[in-house]
Amino acid sequence: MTVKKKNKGKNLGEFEILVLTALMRLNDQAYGVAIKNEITKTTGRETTIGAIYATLERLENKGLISSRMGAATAERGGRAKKFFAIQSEGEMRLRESYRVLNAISEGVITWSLLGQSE
Amino acid sequence: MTVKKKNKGKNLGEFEILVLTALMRLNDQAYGVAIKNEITKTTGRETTIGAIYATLERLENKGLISSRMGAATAERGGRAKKFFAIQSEGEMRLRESYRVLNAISEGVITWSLLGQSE
DNA sequence: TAATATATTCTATTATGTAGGATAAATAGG
DNA sequence: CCTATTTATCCTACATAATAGAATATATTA
Repeated sequence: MTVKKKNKGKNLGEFEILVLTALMRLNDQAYGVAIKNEITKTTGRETTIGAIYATLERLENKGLISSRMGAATAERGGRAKKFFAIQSEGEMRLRESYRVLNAISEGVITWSLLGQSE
Repeated sequence: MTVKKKNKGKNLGEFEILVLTALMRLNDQAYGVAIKNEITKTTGRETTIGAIYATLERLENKGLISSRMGAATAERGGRAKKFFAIQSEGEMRLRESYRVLNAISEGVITWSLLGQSE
């Protein structure tokens, strides 16, 4: 008998949410380094590139994002970029995560005031 | 030489956010079973009681919440409750997590519409 | 004192998160 | 052409968080 895992692979981790959302922000320009920069720029949170790639690989294995290799741009050398795009399943799961967070925080956390002292 | 861990213990996990926020909602009535029920009631998300307690213990070890034993109430038997309360450090960290999520999602996720089709 | 209700603890295991070095691929300059 | 430089991904190892479900504890009631 296989053990039933109630939430097996159902919920996104906090960092997965961050990466997935950054992917949406970047549209067709989402590749490893850009994702890292976007997260730092918009949230102030420091990450490491290794963490980003590990998460991207896991999300791809779960079928929540897809990837394609980009041609090497002629700027100043450097390896070709690997672009990632969110899949519909990934977007659904992401929205579900935000829905849950919104529901639990309703009445106790005022989102629009978080930057300030509240 | 000790390796520098950039985000060591700095970020809350997704479930930690959920539990911590439920704690705030419940005020002085926050104990294991009530927390589980509150999460299910407000978000629809199923959890297991083991997951709740494991998370509570971790949060307490990190000093983000405190606990006190309640007297056994005279309802219909049963073990005494262990009540949990969020500490100021915990509340700061929780708000920081929400701030980061709010920042990254700004412009791509419309929070107030999440329950609907968007 | 056995059955029942309520609640927490324990034991395992899998999934996520993190760091930092290794490696790869391209260009530019001598 | 061959070496330094730039840009980027991949690899390895380990730490922390999440999850399940059975076991255990404690109180009441009949």
